[in-house]
Amino acid sequence: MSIPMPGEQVRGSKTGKPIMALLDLLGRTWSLGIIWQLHQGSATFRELQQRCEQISPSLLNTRLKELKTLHLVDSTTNGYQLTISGEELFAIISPLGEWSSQWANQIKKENA
Amino acid sequence: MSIPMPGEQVRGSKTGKPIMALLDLLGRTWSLGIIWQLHQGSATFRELQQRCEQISPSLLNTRLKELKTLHLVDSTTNGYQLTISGEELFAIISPLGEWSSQWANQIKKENA
DNA sequence: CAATATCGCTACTAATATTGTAGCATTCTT
DNA sequence: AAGAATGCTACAATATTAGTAGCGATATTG
Repeated sequence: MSIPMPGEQVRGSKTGKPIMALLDLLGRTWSLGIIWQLHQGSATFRELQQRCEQISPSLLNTRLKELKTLHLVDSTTNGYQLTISGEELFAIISPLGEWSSQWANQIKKENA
Repeated sequence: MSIPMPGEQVRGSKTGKPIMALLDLLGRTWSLGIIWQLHQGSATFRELQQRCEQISPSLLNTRLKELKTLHLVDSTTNGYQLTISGEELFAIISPLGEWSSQWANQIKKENA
């Protein structure tokens, strides 16, 4: 799958709008999960694999390449870590953690 | 693909944590896009298909079923629309719109 | 310094998800 | 009543993800 560069056509959208590239990226399996986990702290390849509950190395590597190309993650002597942009992105989505708990309760209630 | 119910195992995670269910859901093709588009206003099935740049009806229907089951979207006489929870979720992710523009500029700059 | 272990990652196949097209049944429009 | 539009299903083609094995390189141990 090609990397969703803002400015170019991406999966599901021909407009080139940055938001569409971002939604394409985040809509790929494990993209959000990797960002979520890396915010816990930098990690080597195999550590990250474990944090992501045994994601397959091939997919992990594919996603890391995408995230590196898009400057959200980089690879240092300490392993992989979020870039400044990556942290900004995390900061935006971070309220999802708490929100998802309330949402879960509501679903339980409404289905009861 | 089974619907990622908070509290149950989901794709990529066995913990049952609500955030993992949410990340699974949002990590499916077009989930985020549908939420994004529906925030522009309610839409009939075919309208929504057009807003999502010709997403296939089979996938649109699959996603809508998931989103309805999880109480993020519902279907009214005016067509599909975000529920209160759906709007809350949109409110959290909505800063991604503006952020993605800056991000796009930065990528352009760093690759120049 | 040789043996062993760990690491980052690639290769490959099987399983699963998405796309794309056709079209059916039902409801609107005229 | 005939035609058009709508919501949606069916199904085959294609693309993505999961899962496993393991290679070459570096680090660790004896």
